Amino acid sequence: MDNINGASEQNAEKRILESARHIFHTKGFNGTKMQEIADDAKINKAMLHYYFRSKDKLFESVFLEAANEFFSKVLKLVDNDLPLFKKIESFVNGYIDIILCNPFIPAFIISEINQNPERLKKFFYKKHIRPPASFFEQISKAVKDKEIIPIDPMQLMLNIISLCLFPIVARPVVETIFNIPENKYIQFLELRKKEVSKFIINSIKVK
Amino acid sequence: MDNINGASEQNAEKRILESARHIFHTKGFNGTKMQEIADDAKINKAMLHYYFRSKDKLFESVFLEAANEFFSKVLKLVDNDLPLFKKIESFVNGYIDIILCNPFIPAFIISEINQNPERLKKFFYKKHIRPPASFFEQISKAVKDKEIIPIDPMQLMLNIISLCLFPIVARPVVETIFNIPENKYIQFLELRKKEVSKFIINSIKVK
DNA sequence: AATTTTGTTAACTAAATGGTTAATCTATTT
DNA sequence: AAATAGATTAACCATTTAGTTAACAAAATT
Repeated sequence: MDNINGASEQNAEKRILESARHIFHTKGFNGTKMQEIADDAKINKAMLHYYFRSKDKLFESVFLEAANEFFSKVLKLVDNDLPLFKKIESFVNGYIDIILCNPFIPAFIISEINQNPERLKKFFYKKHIRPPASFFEQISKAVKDKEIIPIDPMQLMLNIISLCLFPIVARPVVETIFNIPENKYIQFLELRKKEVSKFIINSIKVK
Repeated sequence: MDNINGASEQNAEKRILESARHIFHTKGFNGTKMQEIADDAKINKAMLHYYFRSKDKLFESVFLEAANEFFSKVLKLVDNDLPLFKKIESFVNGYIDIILCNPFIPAFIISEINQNPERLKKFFYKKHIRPPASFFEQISKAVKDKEIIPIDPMQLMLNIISLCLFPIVARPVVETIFNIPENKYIQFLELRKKEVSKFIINSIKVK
């Protein structure tokens, strides 16, 4: 992985993408300067334009890659034959893990999307990303079988995602308000995995 | 065309603040240009500096005002003597209403905070904003009285906020993924108020 | 080995942008 | 009415920034 020169032995295009990803994700489109990417990738600024033509195009590449990777990983989480409660547990665990591996992606997607909603619509249209039908059916079936109380699968899905994602997207706010030191936050989220599964299952289970 | 507030007869300072608020909230710090604020407020760009000295200072004013207003409104929501379940219901309703009145504020706070966490910490420190102790005590008491199952008040609070806030912060994503047309979204959130209260109370109530 | 294609650089350009200045206009004070 | 202080403007300045150019180097192709 990390050789003596860090990333500098890889080819220029990959180095650019890596640097661009890191900087765009943390600083957003407008906060990112082409020169900064070039410096980070240890190449001349002209190379950015040689490989990606413009800042917009480079951003598009980074954004699409991030969104693509993120959504495909998430969709895989519900693509299994576990019973509903087990599936919810494994989804919550897997989802929080994914975000912890890419902690900037959700906030990045949300900020950029609020400033340019069309980009997302284009992306979803291209990739035909839709809510996972099989999971929705599984929920509907559980309702019919009176395993869980009546609930709209969309609302349930949204509840699950909200509970997992928000504490990471709003991390600095939560850290400050609840006075959690930065180095304890991962630990806190690990604890939260169990809490969230419990909270959800408790709410929908028929007793 | 008049500025966004159609308030071109107000004094310059107020017009500037209004325009600045609107533009900063939608485009973020780096996406906002001083000239754009000046145009929107229908004054010369030099006036911005006459009244607020610098872009940073102007942003600080706007940001502090937004954060201040938002958090003080939210804290008022739990400052009453309702019994726990009623309080949760009224909090969820009130919280979603507040956000609907200022739909850009949460995403604005989150984006800017992720790019400059120190600003928030300074703000909370100055204003001594802390989690509402009385509400926390009420939750602890309900646990002790076996009115609700054992739960950490912080986790419960975070659950409530996540469920309310996320669908608004991530609105464009949710709209697109669940295919909700823009003009139906408010309606969807109104419906969600009841769903969220039910979901929370269902989860913690001892039956 | 000669030529062409691809990769890389330094120096440059044009536009944008935050901020300043000095002059002017307006309302208030004397 | 004259003087003063506050509000407003156009023109300007310095810096930053995305993007270009033309020359050069390294591979690849002939």
